[in-house]
Amino acid sequence: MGTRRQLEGLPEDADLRRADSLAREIFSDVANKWALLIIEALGDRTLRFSELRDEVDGISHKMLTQNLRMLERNGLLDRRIHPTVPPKVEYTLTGPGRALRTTIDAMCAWTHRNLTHIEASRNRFDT
Amino acid sequence: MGTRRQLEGLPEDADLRRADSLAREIFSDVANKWALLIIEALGDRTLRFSELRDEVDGISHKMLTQNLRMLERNGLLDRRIHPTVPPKVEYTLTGPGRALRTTIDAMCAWTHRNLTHIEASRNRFDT
DNA sequence: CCGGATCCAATATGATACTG
DNA sequence: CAGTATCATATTGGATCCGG
Repeated sequence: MGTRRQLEGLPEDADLRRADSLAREIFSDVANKWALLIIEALGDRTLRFSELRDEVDGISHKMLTQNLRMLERNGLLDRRIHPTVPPKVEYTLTGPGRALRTTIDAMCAWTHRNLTHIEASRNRFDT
Repeated sequence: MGTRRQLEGLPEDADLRRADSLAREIFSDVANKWALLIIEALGDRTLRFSELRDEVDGISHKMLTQNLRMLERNGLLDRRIHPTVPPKVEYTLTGPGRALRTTIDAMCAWTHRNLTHIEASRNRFDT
């Protein structure tokens, strides 16, 4: 493991640092309320922009487009434009997107399993 | 399932709505970069405030306290104050906190598994 | 219908100074 | 050392208008 590293300088360290900062960047993109809710809402369906806006409760036009662009850029969803009039744009999770969704599912399940514990803790704390 | 509901009015619906809005609230608290990174950094260790600040790369004093308070309020971590001088405060994940951590672990693993796919997708998109 | 651009308000965040 | 308070700044988010 350390051999090549010693011969060639510090390329492995540099690679690791680059990978880490990239991982952190991706994490910062993905680990936000709207992105996670969008992925969860999409599931394994194919939805139009307006359908997504209806599904994700409380999201604004702007946040939806912004996050959809970001998720598309990161390859988590496909954006398919139908050249009709009026235009029709459909979104579908990609393989990696669906994989991430299963972890979000786990998070949602966790939330529901712990609703009462959390509510109780909040009441205790707020006094 | 619908019987009691019809007899008593709509209590189950009301309960469900309340549970949903609570779930959403909790999700909004937890699904943010700093909260997730703090939980992940803590793992099953017990760390002091200053140790956590060192572990969570780039977090500010303020964001750390703010998120620690929030996580404590939601019962995801314990805050133990040692009445010494200088003061010493230690943080540990609770049961629910540790359970949530396993889902965050999955998310981190996903990130690393998909680094190259995502980087490639980004490069494609940015042209 | 989709989504970009703009303007404006609200909020998040960082730096700093101060207290027990 | 841990935490609060304050202020300045940056970022987010919402409303709205316009163009393809």
